[in-house]
Amino acid sequence: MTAATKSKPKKNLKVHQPFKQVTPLNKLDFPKMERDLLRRWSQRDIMAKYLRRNEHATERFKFIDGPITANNKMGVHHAWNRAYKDMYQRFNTMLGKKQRYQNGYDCQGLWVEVEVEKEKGFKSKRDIEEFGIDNFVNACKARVQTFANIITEQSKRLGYWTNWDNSYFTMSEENNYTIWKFLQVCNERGLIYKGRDSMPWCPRCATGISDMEINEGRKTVQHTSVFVRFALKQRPNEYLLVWTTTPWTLPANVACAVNPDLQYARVEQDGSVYYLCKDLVPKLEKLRGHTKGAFTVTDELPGSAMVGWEYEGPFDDLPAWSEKPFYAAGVTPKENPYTHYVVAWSEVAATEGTGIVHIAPGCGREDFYLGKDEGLRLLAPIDESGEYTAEYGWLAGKFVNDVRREIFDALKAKELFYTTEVTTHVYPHCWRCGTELVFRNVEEWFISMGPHNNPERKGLRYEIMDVVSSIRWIPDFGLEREMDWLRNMEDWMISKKRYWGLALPIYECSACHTFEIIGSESELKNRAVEGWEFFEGHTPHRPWIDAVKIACPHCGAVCERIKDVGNPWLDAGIVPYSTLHYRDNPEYWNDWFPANFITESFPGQFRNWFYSMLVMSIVLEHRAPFETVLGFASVLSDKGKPMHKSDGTAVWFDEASERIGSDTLRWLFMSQNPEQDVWFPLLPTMDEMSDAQKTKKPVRLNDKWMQVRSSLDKIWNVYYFFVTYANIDQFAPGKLVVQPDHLTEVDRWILAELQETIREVTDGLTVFDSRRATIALSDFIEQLSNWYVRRVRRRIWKNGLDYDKAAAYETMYTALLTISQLIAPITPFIAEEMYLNLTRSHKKPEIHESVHLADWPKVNDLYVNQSLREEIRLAQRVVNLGRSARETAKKRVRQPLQAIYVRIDESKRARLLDLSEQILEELNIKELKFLDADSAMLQAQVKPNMAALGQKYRQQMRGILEALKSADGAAAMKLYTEGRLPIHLPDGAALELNTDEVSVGFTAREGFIAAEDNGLVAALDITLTPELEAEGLARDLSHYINSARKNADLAIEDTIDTTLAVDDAFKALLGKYTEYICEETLTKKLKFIRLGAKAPVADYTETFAADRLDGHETVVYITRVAESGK
RNA sequence: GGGCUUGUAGCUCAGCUGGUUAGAGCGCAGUCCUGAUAAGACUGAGGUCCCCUGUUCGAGCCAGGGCAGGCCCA
Repeated sequence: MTAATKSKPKKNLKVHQPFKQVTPLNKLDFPKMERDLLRRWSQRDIMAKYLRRNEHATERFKFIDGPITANNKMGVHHAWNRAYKDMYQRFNTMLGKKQRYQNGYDCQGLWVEVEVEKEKGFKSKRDIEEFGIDNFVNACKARVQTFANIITEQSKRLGYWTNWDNSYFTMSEENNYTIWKFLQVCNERGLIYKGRDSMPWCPRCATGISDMEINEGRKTVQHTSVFVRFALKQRPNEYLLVWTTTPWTLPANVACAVNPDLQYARVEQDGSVYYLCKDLVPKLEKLRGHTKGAFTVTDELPGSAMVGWEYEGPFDDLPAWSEKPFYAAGVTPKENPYTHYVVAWSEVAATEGTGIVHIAPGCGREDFYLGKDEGLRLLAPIDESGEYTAEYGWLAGKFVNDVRREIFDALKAKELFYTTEVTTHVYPHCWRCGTELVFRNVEEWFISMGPHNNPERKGLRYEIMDVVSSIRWIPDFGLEREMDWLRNMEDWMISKKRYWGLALPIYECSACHTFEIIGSESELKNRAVEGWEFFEGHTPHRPWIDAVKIACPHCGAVCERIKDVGNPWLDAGIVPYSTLHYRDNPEYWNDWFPANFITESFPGQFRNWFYSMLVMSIVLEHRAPFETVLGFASVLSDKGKPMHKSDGTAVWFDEASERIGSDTLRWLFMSQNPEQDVWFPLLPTMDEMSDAQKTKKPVRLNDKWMQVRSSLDKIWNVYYFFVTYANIDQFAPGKLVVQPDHLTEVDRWILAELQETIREVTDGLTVFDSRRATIALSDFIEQLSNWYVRRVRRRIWKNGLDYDKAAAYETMYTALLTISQLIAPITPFIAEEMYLNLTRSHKKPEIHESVHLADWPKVNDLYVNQSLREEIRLAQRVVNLGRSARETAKKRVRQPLQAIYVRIDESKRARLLDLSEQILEELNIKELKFLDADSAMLQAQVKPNMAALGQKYRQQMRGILEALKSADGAAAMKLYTEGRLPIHLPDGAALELNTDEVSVGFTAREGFIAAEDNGLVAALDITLTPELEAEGLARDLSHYINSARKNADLAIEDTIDTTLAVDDAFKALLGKYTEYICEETLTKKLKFIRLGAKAPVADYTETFAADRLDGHETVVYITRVAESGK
């Protein structure tokens, strides 16, 4: 190329244009566009209009929002959840259904307390009490309010439309009191009881630790463990040899566990007999200190033989042992609570200690569960500060982590001490203060779920199971998971010894040990005997509620509320009642209950939200609270690992929306298979963002994101294309009244595709399958962009606006406008941007001020045309085959060819002929001809129809396939002409197959320029005449002139004068095509000069080398014509 | 340890009630087309359909047993 002389073409005069010019895709900044639209929506209050749109509708879409925890800002995983919620509500709004549009915030619970403690630098419960429970609870409320506000703003940024002024908060009075009502009903049914639970506990912070917190505080530490001997009853001088790393639990020993399937050894040493696991006997060797003598194994026995043995506990002399025994909830006590037993436990391993495990059900989680199974009593030796309680004699008041030495000394004094050993192990520590955690047994409150595996299906468990199968679970394995949980779940522990939460309305009488449950604020007021004035005017939270006391209905004593707060899933589970005014407006509740639809990420929810809603609703009304539940998987890092805040793999929503855009984020999630985890692609980095800012271009996304966005990009490209040309032609929809017969075949075809798309998207969203909807949209966009736009280009490039061109514009307009409506629920921003611009000059009653106020598109039967759809698909296949054959023949598409020969069933020939113009134009070929089955170019062969043959012949299949392999072309032709195929099986049997069982396929014979696909064959005539060659060169040249136009920065519609410097031979060759070249390049005057002659004055000059035009070097001079000749 | 779930091309995923030589998109290589240009077409390379054993005329799909990832329970 020569140095181009550039002159800036003048901008077009700004006449009124039907559409605002569209930003080209490579300059489109999605996040910025979204921010602009958010501003517009808020200025015009569009969302309020959306919320009111269907307020008088009779049909309803009943959605209940699962409350989002208002304790932190949103991560990208929340966007998945909220995109579903927004999308299905938007879809149903467009369908004209009345909705409640209520979002919810989950407020109460330990997770908030923990964050407030961190904020304030608190180390223990004592710090909270010193700070004041009232101050602390107020701080929790404030935190929740703060983050609710943040989440609201973030959700708006996502494009979530709902009535943000009407959000519910689970800390509301209504929510709390409705739970009171529920608990009261539970109690009336006898489901509430006080039991015990074993939980990890920080003795320093005096607080229970959740499992999640445990994971944050594991450390590898060294401990002095101890081997102890327990004296067996009825076996003088015989001992169980037991090992423990937590000597402080020995005073709570109740039993010892052996593995019934392991072998145990009887060992004599220093005049005593010890029992321990046979495999661990060698350990005694190591443990032999100067106090221990030699030992001999005298006997062996299986663990099962030891089960039931009784022994003396190491600290039976402490008062605790002699007290009235207590048990975990629902336990059938073992016969004698004052005896220590050997019990069987399959978890006992022969790898550690002695294979005999000290069991203290009050001091360990596993011990606790084993104790439950075995009916063992509980000894709970420590209080909440980790000090032994009064019943532990000389230990009372001592701190649990300080008594190791004293325990050893006591054991020595009792001659139970064997030896110590230093062990290294991973042990849980408090993530706050680093103190070693203990397991503590505490009193808790429970809702009984009834027995497991009850043949009569008695109990709440079975009542729930009965309704669960009437719910539609998406994915369907959700049902099985929920059932599995229901079958195996334990009683629901509803209490927690904390501050910020539901005040459990349980009033326990310290005099007569009965309790009752208050069901409402008015009931409490009526029953209050003191403290009401202190409480009045406050929310039903600690500490205010704690002041209120009532009289015991049995003995008249003054009863206080228990100090516990409620499990937070009570708060979320009651929502189908509390938010629907169950207590104060039964009619309203009846109108909106049950929900048609809920959706949440399923990890956890089968035992949390789904579960708590089910329990509460079954107890209150014996009905399922929701009809359909859509569960979806997790968001993982780009490497497929769980995201954690701690290792930086978590992605905040704000980063994603500002770097990628909310629409792209939404499209990613809404096109996902909900069953599968999303691997969240890496976002552009901060550096990339600031680099982009410097160049004033949108940031370049990585391939993964480009792939996600590709459908949106293609929509945008078509939209850009349409607006660009429609503006040039001053086309506004309805400008020319396009009649149905102005529509060409492609127009009717893409409209038929559009109807199919409307149907598929509607069906998909109706059954909560957004993936199906996005696939249908992508497919349509593919067709619109790859075929329709290609096909209408020539019509668009024509000068002037006629009916034919208007028909193309109208068609494209309809497609784009409909797409904007169909994607509106999925990607509300890009949908709005398109809709607003497309409808800007189109003031019709059905046009709204926002796509989100528009109606959902309906299938127009007028344009439904299944056969046309099939025909075009066929034409596309033929074109692909033609291109493929061109590739083989090395004939570029700009070189016209004489003919294409197609092999196709005769029944389809007419249809293909109808489409020949499109096919030939696409392929740049002059004629479409058909090949007969007996053409010399074709090779016929038989093709078995496996399904039909297999059905009928089964075992004979092998032989038939063998026989078919040897069937030649003649046999195939016989089948083709006569419709039957006689064959001989290898075993000699003769069969006759018909055309249902075998068919004839055709391929091109070797040596022909052809391509084949499923029996469809296309062959090319590649003979080039001088005329064809000249035409090819004219096309090449036009293309080069156009690329020169582009390099010269000309506007698409600018006209030019062109001078071509060529050799004489080329000039002669082109003579016939000057008119064609002028048309193609918008050239007003075309002049030829001699190659090498003096260059004329021109705006732009470009030279095309000889090898690009079959040896004819050409210089192109173009000059913009001042008056655009439109 | 138990339940559920996933495992198909370098990457992300389709594969309907089991039916010949397993597909798409992206990426890669080559060619082409192109005044939608971060678009588009064609061709090619790239697969032990996680492994093993069954059932069947026939298994990516069904059954049993493993292995690995995810979620939950214990």
